[in-house]
Amino acid sequence: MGQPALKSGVLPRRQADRTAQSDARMLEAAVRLIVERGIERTTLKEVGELAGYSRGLAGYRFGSKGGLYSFVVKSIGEEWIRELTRVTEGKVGVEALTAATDAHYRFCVEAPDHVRAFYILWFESIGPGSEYKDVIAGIHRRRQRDVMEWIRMGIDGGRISPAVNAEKVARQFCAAIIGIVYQWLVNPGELPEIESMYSELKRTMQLLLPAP
Amino acid sequence: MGQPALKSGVLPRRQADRTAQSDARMLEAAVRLIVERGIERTTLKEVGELAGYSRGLAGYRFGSKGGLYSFVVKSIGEEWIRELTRVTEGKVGVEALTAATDAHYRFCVEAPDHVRAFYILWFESIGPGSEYKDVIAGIHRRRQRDVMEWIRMGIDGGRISPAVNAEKVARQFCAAIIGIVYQWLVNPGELPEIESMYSELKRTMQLLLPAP
DNA sequence: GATTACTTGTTTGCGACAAGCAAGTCGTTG
DNA sequence: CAACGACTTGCTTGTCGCAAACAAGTAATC
Repeated sequence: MGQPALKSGVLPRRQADRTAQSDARMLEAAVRLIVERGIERTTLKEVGELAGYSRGLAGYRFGSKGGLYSFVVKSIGEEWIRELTRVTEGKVGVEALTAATDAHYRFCVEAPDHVRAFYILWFESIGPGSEYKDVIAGIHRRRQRDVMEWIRMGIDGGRISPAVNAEKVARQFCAAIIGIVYQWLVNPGELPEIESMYSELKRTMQLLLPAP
Repeated sequence: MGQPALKSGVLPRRQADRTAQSDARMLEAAVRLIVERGIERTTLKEVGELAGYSRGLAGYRFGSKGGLYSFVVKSIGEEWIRELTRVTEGKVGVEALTAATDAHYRFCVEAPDHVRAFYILWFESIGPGSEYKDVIAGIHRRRQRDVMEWIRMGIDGGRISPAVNAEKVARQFCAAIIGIVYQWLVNPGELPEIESMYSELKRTMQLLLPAP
């Protein structure tokens, strides 16, 4: 089984499997090291070796430290996007915002290491000269656009007053999420307080997005 | 003039002046390099030389890169605290929050480089293993405490309904500020949008802190 | 003469990259 | 269809440049 069959259309598998596996193992290694040691103190050498390979593989595969971090951000970002689209499917307006907010909180609880690493990289990407700045900026823009669309569709569906400024509220919502995530990163132990912040955010959104 | 007078009580001046001056020049150099190149790419060597000294002075004075950044955060943090106490003196409740919000926006406009460097360091301090994490955490706690006090004093003074949860609203306010600052750092050009976010925040606070 | 501000020399460790090796892949031919 | 050989790919090892950290030195200040 698994012999070198196929000549085209389907890609060869065995080598591809190997890289997929080493990618996955290095992702886990990187997440763990980022959460434990931080971005600065994490070395490409350690990532390779913790994943069970040589000291050089991480550098070879991703080209640079920034390349590795890009990969981490993309991977976990996609993970989140899948979850988000699943949860908000078919929903609009306040309902969609509420579902997204709840999913975000759940994501923090269920995969804390992945989410922590993701946002540690996120916040670190702010300064100039960060290789994965664009990746983060793209995710951020996409998030803001999605929220705006939900609000607009809520307005069009007659469930939200046309008087609200969708763009402004979307910006405010995204900023609030960032703020909450910051609090969570700084005080990982205070989960109940974080949950209450998510609740407050939902309440505030209901205030800001009244029925017509 | 400026001879070695005084024997006690007043500190010696000439040497102290020298360090004060080199501190100040290195602070400016560090701010500039952080804003231009980012934290990672800023080197102690460049800081010393840009300040007009040798390649080694920054390392010698602050002990380590983290030590330099601690100094930067403390210096600009104190700058802000002075401004904040000046602006909110004698005010309580929504009035104090409004004044603080306005001052924060003004600070971003008037000393953008200092504030940018400050918050770039702030966000970078989140991950583990950051030497100035405690400094930032302290500022953050103090900020939250101040806000809570303003709200409590507003309640005691009969200008805010006793039904509001001062702690929760304070947390929410600080999170919102963080979120707004994030947006500003990422999109420096969109100042009008940032200003509108500050306005929205003030409006939201008025909604959340109603009169009794 | 002692302390202090600052400079210079040296070590160590990481990121980056080039060169190498072995396993895997694929076209071709008998 | 099996077996050979050319090529590709995944991974490892060797090396260089550079920055942080620190020790030892010099000259100004006290």
